[in-house]
Amino acid sequence: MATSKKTKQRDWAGSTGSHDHRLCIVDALDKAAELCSQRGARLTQIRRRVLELIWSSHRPIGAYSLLEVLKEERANAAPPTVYRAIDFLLEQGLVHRIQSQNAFIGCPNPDPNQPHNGMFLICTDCGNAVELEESKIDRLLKSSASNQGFVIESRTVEAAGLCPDCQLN
Amino acid sequence: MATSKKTKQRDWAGSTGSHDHRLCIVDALDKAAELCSQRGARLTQIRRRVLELIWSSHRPIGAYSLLEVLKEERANAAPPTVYRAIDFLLEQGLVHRIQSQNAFIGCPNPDPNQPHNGMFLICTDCGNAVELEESKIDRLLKSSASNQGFVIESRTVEAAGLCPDCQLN
DNA sequence: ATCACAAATGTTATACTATAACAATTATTA
DNA sequence: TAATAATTGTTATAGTATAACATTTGTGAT
Ligand SMILES: [Zn+2]
Ligand SMILES: [Zn+2]
Ligand SMILES: [Zn+2]
Ligand SMILES: [Zn+2]
Repeated sequence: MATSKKTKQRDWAGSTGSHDHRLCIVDALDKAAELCSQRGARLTQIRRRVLELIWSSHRPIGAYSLLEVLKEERANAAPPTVYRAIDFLLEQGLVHRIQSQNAFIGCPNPDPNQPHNGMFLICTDCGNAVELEESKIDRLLKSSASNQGFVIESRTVEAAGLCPDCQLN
Repeated sequence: MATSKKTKQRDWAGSTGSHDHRLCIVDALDKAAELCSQRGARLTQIRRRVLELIWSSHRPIGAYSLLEVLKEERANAAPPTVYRAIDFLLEQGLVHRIQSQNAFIGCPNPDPNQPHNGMFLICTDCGNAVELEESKIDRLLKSSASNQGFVIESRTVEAAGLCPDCQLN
């Protein structure tokens, strides 16, 4: 039979259909405003807008894609415009860099104290990415490094594959 | 007292002093030749030389650094020359890409059957990197992904920090 | 050996990603 | 309001990677 039967273990947060993404955006911008205010960091118009653009989907987005959109609203936008905004957002832990794509994605759970490195599942088909919360993996990595006398300060974990939605096709 | 007392848990394979690196290079080239021969893949002069250059240290090296050296020996070397060689070596699983540095490093243990993704500890001070063998982390990642219905096909794991040598300074 | 074909390399140009450097503007605070 | 710091504007350039097509080299068949 052709009936599509989804057997999801858990909602895939990257799926477009599974939630009202406008809420993701509003929520992210609210959190950002509060965090910045607490820290005395200035979430300027440009920075806020870039964050909003990054949150426009659950797909990592590149600096020059952001620039294209920004240019329509702000004639004098240039690479430094967007890179500075990204740098700020990265420093504040509001977005993460996806190393395997030279792209950026919003952090759904910015740490109020200090920024963290995200761990990501990235769909090679639809491009959506979700951030994992797996302290176990971090602990394992740390202990494995420590066996060699190595002290980890930051890390990149990015897994590529097929999200539940895209496995159906 | 100023005596340097090292308390190493295990030899840090990235350390220059801890071993005769010429053996690493010879060994890597031998393995590569054998693997390619088994597969009917052609380890040409350029490809072999690029592999050798990548193995010239335990530091990830960028394509354009390789090109600089290559140009001294081969006047008409150009970006495609080195990128094609790198592509071949990546396909054969003889080298890995370090995403966080846009650079490449030799695989000390190329899989005879199919290439694997490496997991790396990378020293932010001396630049040396070593590949971890941690199937536990892979299993954890896979199971964590599977909780969300996500199937991993490849992954990037890169940890930055201080190697045992550089912690002494 | 010679031909036909495929693989590898040569060559030029260009796309994409990121930062340097300095000027102008805007916000903060003394 | 003047001094200072932070942000943004502007131009140029560095660094990474690939497209496209020509040429050469290797391989197997005749
Ligand atoms: Zn959403
Ligand atoms: Zn997908
Ligand atoms: Zn070595
Ligand atoms: Zn080191």
